[in-house]
Amino acid sequence: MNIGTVSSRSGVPAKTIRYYEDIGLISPQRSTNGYRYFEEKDLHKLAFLGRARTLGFPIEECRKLLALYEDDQRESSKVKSVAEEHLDAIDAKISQLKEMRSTLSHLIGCCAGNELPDCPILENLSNFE
Amino acid sequence: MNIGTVSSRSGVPAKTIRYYEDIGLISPQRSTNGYRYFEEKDLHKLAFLGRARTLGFPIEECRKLLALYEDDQRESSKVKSVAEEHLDAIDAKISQLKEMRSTLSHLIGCCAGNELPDCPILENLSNFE
DNA sequence: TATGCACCTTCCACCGGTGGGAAGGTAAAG
DNA sequence: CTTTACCTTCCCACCGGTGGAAGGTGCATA
Repeated sequence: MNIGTVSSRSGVPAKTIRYYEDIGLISPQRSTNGYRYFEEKDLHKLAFLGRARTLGFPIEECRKLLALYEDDQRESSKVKSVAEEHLDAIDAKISQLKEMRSTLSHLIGCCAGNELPDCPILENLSNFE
Repeated sequence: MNIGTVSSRSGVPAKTIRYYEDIGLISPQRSTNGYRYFEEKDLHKLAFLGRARTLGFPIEECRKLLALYEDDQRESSKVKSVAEEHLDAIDAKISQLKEMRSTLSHLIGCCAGNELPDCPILENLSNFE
């Protein structure tokens, strides 16, 4: 099948598929006219990648996961440790965002939000040292 | 003062300060030798920007906030609405991350993490349609 | 057969927000 | 006078794509 078909079937945009080929995540064959030709296996790999990206795995971790996926001899501990590292990264991001959220919502609660210039939000931001 | 001084006093890296000048967030003067020359006011603006970035405001919102900060006639409602929009964006990111976190930690819990190839994490990722 | 349209190709540029480093000018200290 | 610590501009790289231009291909329709 051509890139358009595999794109709509996998949910991965055609541009992204070409990019994944560029960085060596997939290597589809070529038809005589130069068009990329995808087999069922490529489709599954792309769907796998799409799903892994949805879970927030960065590209390089997707590459590792894909290699493990393709390897019948893998040890599930390898997969698990990749996933656990990513979970830690997610947790770090969440707590950073929560910290921002907490400060910001406090400031918002302090701000009258009227036609006057006084504003605790700006005061906080300009609070120097 | 020169860029090094204003950098260490504001906590904003010199590289970032030059970038902020490029995109028009600040416009320091120049000494006769071509060095950027920063006044106290620039220092405060940079500290303001650094603090706003810490709270996760994207550059364009920082620009708006800086304009409001500089405007004596501002209405605090304007500031508040910028902050509220950003809070919504933060909340959206948090809930997206929490969703990832939830799926991922469930899968991790299901994975034996041993020397065998069977892995619910990979199974889930390869689950096509 | 000609035309149009949808699809495909490559290439280049851009996003945010820096970071790294090269190549060169300048100021101050030893 | 030399060293070193700054400063300057410039360009490349990162992540994970996205947008668009310019041009080739395949198929249906008039």
